[in-house]
Amino acid sequence: MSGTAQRVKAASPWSPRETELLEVTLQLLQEHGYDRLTVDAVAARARASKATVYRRWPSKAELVLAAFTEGVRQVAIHPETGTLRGDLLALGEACRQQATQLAGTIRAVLVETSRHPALQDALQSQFLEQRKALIHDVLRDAADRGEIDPSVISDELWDLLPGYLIFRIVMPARNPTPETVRVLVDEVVIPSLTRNRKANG
Amino acid sequence: MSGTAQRVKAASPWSPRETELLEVTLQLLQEHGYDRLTVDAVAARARASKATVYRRWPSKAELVLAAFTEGVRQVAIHPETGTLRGDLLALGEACRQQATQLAGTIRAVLVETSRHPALQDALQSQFLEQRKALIHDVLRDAADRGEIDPSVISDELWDLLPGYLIFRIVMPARNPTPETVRVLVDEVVIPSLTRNRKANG
Amino acid sequence: MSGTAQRVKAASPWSPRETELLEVTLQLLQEHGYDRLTVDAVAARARASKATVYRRWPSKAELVLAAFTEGVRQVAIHPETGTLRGDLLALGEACRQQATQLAGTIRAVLVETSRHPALQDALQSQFLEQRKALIHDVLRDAADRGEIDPSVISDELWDLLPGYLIFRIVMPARNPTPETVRVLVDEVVIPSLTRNRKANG
Amino acid sequence: MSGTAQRVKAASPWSPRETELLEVTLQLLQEHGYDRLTVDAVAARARASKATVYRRWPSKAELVLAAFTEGVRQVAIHPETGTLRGDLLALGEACRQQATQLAGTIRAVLVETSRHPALQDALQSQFLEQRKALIHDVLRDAADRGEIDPSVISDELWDLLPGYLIFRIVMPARNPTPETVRVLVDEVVIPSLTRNRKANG
DNA sequence: TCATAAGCGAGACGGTACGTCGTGTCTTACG
DNA sequence: CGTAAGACACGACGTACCGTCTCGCTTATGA
Repeated sequence: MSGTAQRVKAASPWSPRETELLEVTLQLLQEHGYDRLTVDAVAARARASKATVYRRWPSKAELVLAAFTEGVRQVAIHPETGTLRGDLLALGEACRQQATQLAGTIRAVLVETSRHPALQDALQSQFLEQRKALIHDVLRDAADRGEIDPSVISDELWDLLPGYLIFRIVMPARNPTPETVRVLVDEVVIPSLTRNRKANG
Repeated sequence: MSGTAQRVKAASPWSPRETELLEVTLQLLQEHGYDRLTVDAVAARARASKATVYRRWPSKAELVLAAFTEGVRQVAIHPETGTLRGDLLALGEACRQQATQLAGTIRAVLVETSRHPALQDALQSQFLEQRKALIHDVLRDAADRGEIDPSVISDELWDLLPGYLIFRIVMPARNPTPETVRVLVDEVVIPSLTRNRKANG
Repeated sequence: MSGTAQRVKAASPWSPRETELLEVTLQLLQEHGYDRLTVDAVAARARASKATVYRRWPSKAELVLAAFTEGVRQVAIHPETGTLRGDLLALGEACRQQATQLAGTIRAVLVETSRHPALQDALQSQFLEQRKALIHDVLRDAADRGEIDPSVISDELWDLLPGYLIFRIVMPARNPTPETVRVLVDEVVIPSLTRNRKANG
Repeated sequence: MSGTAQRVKAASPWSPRETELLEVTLQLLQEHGYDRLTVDAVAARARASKATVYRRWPSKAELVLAAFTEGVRQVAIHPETGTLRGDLLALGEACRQQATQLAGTIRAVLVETSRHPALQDALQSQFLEQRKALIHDVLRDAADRGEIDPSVISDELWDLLPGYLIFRIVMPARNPTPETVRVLVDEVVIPSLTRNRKANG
């Protein structure tokens, strides 16, 4: 069955050494933010050489993106609570927590992607696609249970829930709370997904 | 009357020379993005000296924020189409167009605000509050017309429309189209705002 | 009169700040040798920035050459002892001492000149020409005194005395002594300069 | 008989593979000079691995010195023209040609020897001693023929001829010509070697 | 009419990070 | 076992940018 609780997580494309470098990068990123992070510091803390870093990732930007992607890769799990509302709340809350923690990194990655188109593809394929698959899984399960009409599952707005939350996190002084997630699910996402049923009902 | 089409635009706090510097900054920002923008380049293109720039704005970050604020100052207009849907579409499309043009700048400002809390306040008061007031105007008009229940106007999700659009613009390779705005209004925002009426109706 | 004891020293082409940088460079050069010398160290000891150094001299090589040239500039003095032999001994001994001290620097400069033709010109005009003028002065005085025939003053071998001494210094384990200078003057240079007179005498 | 034209060349201490590496080194040395020469490039052009190079010569410096020594090993021949002047001209011209070709290498070796005393001994024994023996041979033959007084053969200035020529080659923009060699022999070396005879004659 | 000051252009400066490159050591896999 | 291939730590190179500073020149008034 498609909805079985399963890790969507792909095998890590990185060697142990590379994973170590990315972990150090993520650490320093959280500690100091993007531009206080120096490649020298990454190399030093990992007891590596700058050349070793630059051999893998041709710029600080790509290093940070890789670290970010690796950092979020392992949490793309299908919640499987049994109801659409439960799944959406779980998903939203997970997204909120994760993104809150990575706020600085997300901002940094966004800036960098605007410069290097290569990073856009990386972000697209390594991050967004994972999320999209996950949400589609949740919606398909809900359709299987008859909670929603399958026709409301579109490619246009699938990322409304995580997208708006990320906006809120990235926008200073608008940090979302668990209550924000609840309101968003109950008053926006579900009304939108069930708009046809209610008209019919 | 509160709904009259009026420019919310405040008088520019900048002298002509300062405005010129900000325009140059905005230009270069669009051309090269935040980190490729150098204060030297701004000074050079404006035939000014770096000291002249730094006398006004104590850091590159504040310069960019000022340029951004100046760049968006003039477009906060109440659409006044006569229907909620029309107003929302107009607002959304305006936001979409403006933000698309300023994508790089927005990314830059987001990063900078995360570092300098002072910039958060500036962004908050000079940008967000304007938008919030505008949307509340639109919603109040709709309530006055009886299109929606005033109780759905909350402080939690007022920025859903611009927020998600900005997310889409800032996230590479997910640029929204006019159709995106339409779907967002028709299938998300309006269903959310009218969720009670339908249940009642 | 042409033979008056006078400083051949030209005015330094360097500003005080530049002179300071060159002095630091020369110090570190003597302390650590050419390739243990780092531009960072020069900048640090001079409390300057690397950019400040590189603004003047586009590479480490040119910096070192400039320091070397400056280091030897101030010692090009006409000895004026009254006899050809005395002048030559004084000149030779001065050259020997100075070059011994700068041995490492000389070797370094020689290597670098082979790479950058621009350095060749610099070495030529700023160093060799000074020496040539000095030796010609000494020989002309000797001719004036009737010690030698003016016709032996040629452009081909004017640098025999300093040249061979520099060879000896630069060639490891062949460091010249004061006795070397004496023998060189008495048994080579003077016999060569007076070869015609003796044939006549 | 001591004066027979004979190759002083010792059997090469290197295996064919090693000789090949040294030849590549010498090539690259002539092409790019000492610092532009990289051990990686030597290994690459010889289709060898860096480890293979470093197993033989523990540093770039020793590699270059070995290549240099190998490069000059084969030319230490006693000219045997029958006259002192002829021998000196032949010797000087051979030295001039060889050293001109190896100019960059000579500069490189000089720098390196100043750092590693071990290289000094190598240069001393493998290069200078050969030359010294050769010149002493020439002078002894001349003494045997009665051209010079044996007492002028000293250990102090035996290398005047090659030494000054090397100085001229190494000093940029002072490249010696065949005429330089002639003048040096006729106006300096021979007058010096025959200074006593003329005084007596 | 001239002088004294404030603003400006030009750009040097200290500091710091970037990304590159070369050396000499080391490991892995092949023959 | 020696070798080719090449990753690795270390560390210097030369570049770029930020934010501060000093220099003259201009302009705009006050004696």
